Amino acid sequence: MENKSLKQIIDNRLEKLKKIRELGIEPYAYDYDSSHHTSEINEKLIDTKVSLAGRVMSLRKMGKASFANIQDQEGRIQFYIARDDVGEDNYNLFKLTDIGDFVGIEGKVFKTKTDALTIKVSHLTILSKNIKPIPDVKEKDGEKYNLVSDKEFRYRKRFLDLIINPETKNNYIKRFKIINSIRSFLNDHGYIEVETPVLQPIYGGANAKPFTTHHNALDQDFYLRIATELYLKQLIVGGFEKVYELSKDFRNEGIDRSHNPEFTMLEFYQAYSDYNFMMDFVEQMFKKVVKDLDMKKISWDGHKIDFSKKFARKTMGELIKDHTGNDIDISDHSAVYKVCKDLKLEVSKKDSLATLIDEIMRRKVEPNLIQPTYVINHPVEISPLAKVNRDGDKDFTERFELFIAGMEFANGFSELNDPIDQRKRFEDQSRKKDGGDEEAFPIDENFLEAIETGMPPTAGVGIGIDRLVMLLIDTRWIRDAIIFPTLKSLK
RNA sequence: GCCUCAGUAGCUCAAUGGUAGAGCAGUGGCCUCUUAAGCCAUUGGUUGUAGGUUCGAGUCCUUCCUGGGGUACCA
Repeated sequence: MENKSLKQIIDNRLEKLKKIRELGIEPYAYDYDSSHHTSEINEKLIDTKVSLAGRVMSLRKMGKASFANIQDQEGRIQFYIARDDVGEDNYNLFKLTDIGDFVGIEGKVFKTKTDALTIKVSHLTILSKNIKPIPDVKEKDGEKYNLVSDKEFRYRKRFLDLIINPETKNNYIKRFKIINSIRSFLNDHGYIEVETPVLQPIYGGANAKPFTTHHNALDQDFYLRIATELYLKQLIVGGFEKVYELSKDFRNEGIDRSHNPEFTMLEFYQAYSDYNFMMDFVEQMFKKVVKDLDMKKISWDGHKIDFSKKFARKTMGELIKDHTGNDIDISDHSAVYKVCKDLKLEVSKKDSLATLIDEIMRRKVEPNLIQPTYVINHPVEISPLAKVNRDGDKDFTERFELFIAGMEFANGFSELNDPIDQRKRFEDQSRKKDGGDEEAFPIDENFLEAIETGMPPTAGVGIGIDRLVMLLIDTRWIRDAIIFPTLKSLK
């Protein structure tokens, strides 16, 4: 509830609202035809009559004439309004204008004595009266004063954040362009966009804890999807050869700088392809996005990222050697265990080989993968939906993860299409789940039946869209990439 | 989850354990080239919540709430 100070302001504005109506004017208009946006006003338009619509952001009233600033989607511009220009009635209406009101102005472009491009108003229209005041941010020489410093405020009241910090919009405009670029890339390569269920009777396709919900009429629990993989592959079984989905996925896990419970994932699958093809394809996609956004240089959190070279491809063994100096056979449990101990990692001799390798990768390798690098051939134990290597060690798979600036951006593999092997992998997951692994997924008979029906050789990839946006808007906070991040409700 | 810091007027910030204050916004007045407009006057507070210590708490202690920053798990 608002207290007295705020109530006073609101009461005041309600009073003004009443006065405007008494003047026979509707303070909440139905439309307004504007000829320009603020960004289009330039010196060439001096003496031209223009009309603009936007929000009043500052007021400098001087009796019978005033200056004010109006803000629209594109920016801000000053306008000048004088009683002698607009007439007594219209000026009286202006006097009832507050910071935060939407107005339409028409008038000629001119320059003030101080060379400021300004609209000399000949008529002002009230479009929407502000009732609840916006924080008044002052600005001088590009520096802002009284800026709302509270991040919580900015996330909870994103509409105010966008008003006060209009540059915030740029992040989401960029997000839109990134998604557009990806979509057109896939469409141009003959991909079909599909939509699979958010509500799933059984979850899978990733290792994560799901959200649970209930359908009343069916009297059945459903899970919010943690991935789209198992459905998309059923479409490949059904005869689609190239499919993708841009999906909101949900994972019931912690919230931090780089995790939001609902996030946007791109998954795509292409029949008759393997992971080698997909690595090239993803590389092309990333380079196209960067090009479409016209980003010559990319820096993230102080790191300069070079997108001009071919992305490196390295096995875990090679990377462990490069980053820890230990040249070992990563199929050898005791050798890997010794490296963990030498690196002072918290591991137990009982840990599986895959866990030990993962630990080294996570602690010592991945954070240092700054330039685009494909980590390839993951242990089969942590890759339950990937095919094993066609040559070499069958404990490792044809899988890749793309790392940039220490973050994972893509995860793909030659999809497992051997139904016998796939069933065995599901059974392993199921055992892990029974053993208390909350992130292991249950057996999905429907999916297995599809694989038994026959899935062509296929390669698939998942890309975390929010992460990609973070990279390209240069932020360490996923909340800057997600316009309405998940927050705890206030009690 | 754990550790840690923070929360005072609509906004930005003050206030040795001793009367809660300023600027902006708001309101009233003056003002036809201002731009963090200016000048004069003025309204506005259950100091996040609930307890405790004390003659006295915004300040010290405890609880809870919300958030920030770390850290663990996960994309």
